[in-house]
Amino acid sequence: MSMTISDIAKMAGVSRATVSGVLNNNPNVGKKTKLRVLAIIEKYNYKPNEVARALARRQTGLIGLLVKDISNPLYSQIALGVEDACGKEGYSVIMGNSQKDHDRQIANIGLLKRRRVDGLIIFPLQKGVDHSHIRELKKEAYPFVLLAEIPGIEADLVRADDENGAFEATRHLIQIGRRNIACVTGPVSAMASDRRLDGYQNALVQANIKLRSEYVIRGGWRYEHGYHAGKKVIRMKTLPEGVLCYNDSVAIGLIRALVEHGCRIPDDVAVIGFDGAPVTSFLQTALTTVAQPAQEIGVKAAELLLKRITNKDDNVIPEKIFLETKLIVRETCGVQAAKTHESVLK
Amino acid sequence: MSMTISDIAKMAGVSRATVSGVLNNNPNVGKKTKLRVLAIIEKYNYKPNEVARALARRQTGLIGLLVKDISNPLYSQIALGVEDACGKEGYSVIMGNSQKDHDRQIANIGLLKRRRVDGLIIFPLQKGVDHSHIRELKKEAYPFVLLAEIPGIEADLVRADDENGAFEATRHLIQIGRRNIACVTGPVSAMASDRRLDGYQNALVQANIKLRSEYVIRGGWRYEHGYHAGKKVIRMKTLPEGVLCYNDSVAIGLIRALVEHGCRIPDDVAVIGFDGAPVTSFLQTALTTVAQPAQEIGVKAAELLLKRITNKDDNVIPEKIFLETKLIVRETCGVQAAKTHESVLK
DNA sequence: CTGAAAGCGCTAACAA
DNA sequence: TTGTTAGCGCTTTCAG
Repeated sequence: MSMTISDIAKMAGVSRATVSGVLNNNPNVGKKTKLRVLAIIEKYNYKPNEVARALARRQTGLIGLLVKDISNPLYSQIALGVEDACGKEGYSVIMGNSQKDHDRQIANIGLLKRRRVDGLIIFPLQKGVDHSHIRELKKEAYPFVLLAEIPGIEADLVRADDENGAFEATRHLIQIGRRNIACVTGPVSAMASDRRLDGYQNALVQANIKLRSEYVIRGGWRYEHGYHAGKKVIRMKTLPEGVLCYNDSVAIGLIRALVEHGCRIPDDVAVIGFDGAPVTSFLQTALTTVAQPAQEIGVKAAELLLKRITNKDDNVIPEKIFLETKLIVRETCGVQAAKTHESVLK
Repeated sequence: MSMTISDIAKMAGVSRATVSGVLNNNPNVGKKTKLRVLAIIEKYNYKPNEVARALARRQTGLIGLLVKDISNPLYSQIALGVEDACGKEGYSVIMGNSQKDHDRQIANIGLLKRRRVDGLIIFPLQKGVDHSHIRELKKEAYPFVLLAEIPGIEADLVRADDENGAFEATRHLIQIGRRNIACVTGPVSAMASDRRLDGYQNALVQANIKLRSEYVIRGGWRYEHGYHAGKKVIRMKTLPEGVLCYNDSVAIGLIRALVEHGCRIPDDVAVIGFDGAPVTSFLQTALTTVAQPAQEIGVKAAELLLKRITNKDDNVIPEKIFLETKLIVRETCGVQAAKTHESVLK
């Protein structure tokens, strides 16, 4: 197979320890020997075996990223941020899709632990399921960062401030004169879903608008879910004048359903999505959306995790990082096409 | 730290070798001892250290996936397929985003090799750049599968049949009576871009339609690129009656630009995208698209790679797998809304 | 069927 | 400054 440290040591006429010193930039290796060793390494294009290093050092330089579905644009943006921040520090990331399957997430965590990843970034599945595997991580002081709260578990966390995002979005609908405002929630299992619902309700309350339960529609996270929610909206006795959706996909599906029934956006119904997916500004009716800094979430999570890995102080207080969302107002809330168009170009 | 095989051996009153045998389902371990060892393993919840195993076995159970940008829906779908197929066989996947940066892809390959991943799945960057790192992989007989051809390198490959996809799409435009048909190409560096252009041109030639170079617009792969291409289309002396786009994002951006200028889709211009992104069926004017079996590409690539890893015969002839695309005709080609709508629901 | 011994390729005290 | 000596935790002949 390929060269080993012993080969290099032999050729350079030094011990393996010395070569190891050179490899790790150990300051107490003579300048001359270092140069000589380096030359040999270069000449034979020797590359240290990271597996062996990992075993000896008891750290792999690997971090695990567990999300539900990497094909969800939000998660893939987060993954990008994670990978970027990790790559800068020489860490590689192993991904694990749990495909919405709780058992699979548990199995994945087990595998990654056996692989001795130095830490984990986890988007926990559903509320109301058994989270003892996460609790166990905590007990073992295995470094990890969550991307969503788990009730009853105090741990490092990075996420967007959903509630405020939904609040501001709803307030904006009110400001442009809408009063009958509906909300399409996400999956019941998602904590973000509840928080956004809270933000929506708080905004209504603050504006003295009565909450109407028929305006809260259980949705989901995909286009289809939005489409079906749209069908429900159509059938309402009084059509809402504004709808806040769980995410952009839901908003897009919803708009499709409304438009199919001759509903005009935004004249009849104003619509707001969530996430800030790139596509939103290029839709035929550009979508107003609450943008989340997805990539930054990934970066921050990775940085926090690497910090935990590096200073392995036990018993630090968990850090909770909430990143601001940003309301981007576009045509589905009445902005002129020309204006969107400008923003598209810049 | 955690338990080791020695601990288990001690507690079970056997040697480490025996425990190892149990762990690996080695047939010649007595049933009784096996059960006893298993009980101890269970009791102490012992999990073997995969790093140590990897070192001893000279295989990590890791495979590397190198794509340009995991946040591109097409790649994330592929990644999903790869992860799925690998997971089934107990392999984990390390991802590496090259961010369109060639040096970074090279560095990533280097790192993954040092980490001793058992194989690589690579979406090679650009044509016309130096591919000696890939050539080196081949020389070393390091298992890898490509997701796009590299001129001059014979290697295992899995990709969609772009040319035929573009051909059929163009033919469809002709069949619905369009003759002035434009083509928005992808990035010049992408091989798929050329192949799709070929398919487009072949279809025109077959229908005895003169190729007009002004109808070939250099585009890109993102919404913005499509938007700008749309602006160019608008300025043409004779507006094309149909446009084949490099991918769905480009098509969406293009449509936005056309619609901004009062162009009616599909009455004035019919549009076809490529990839089959989920969003396409939910757009206000549902997009006709050439769907690629992205996830299947990932699965097939992983399966092929694992096959190579397993039967390490040297000198096998490279396998080239081309997966069929599927034209999904929708409103941007004149299908009635009601019809799309049905397909949306199913 | 089980155990002893050697080794995977590298790091890390500790001596020299 | 360099080399010696032990491992890291597991697998794998090869005897017994």
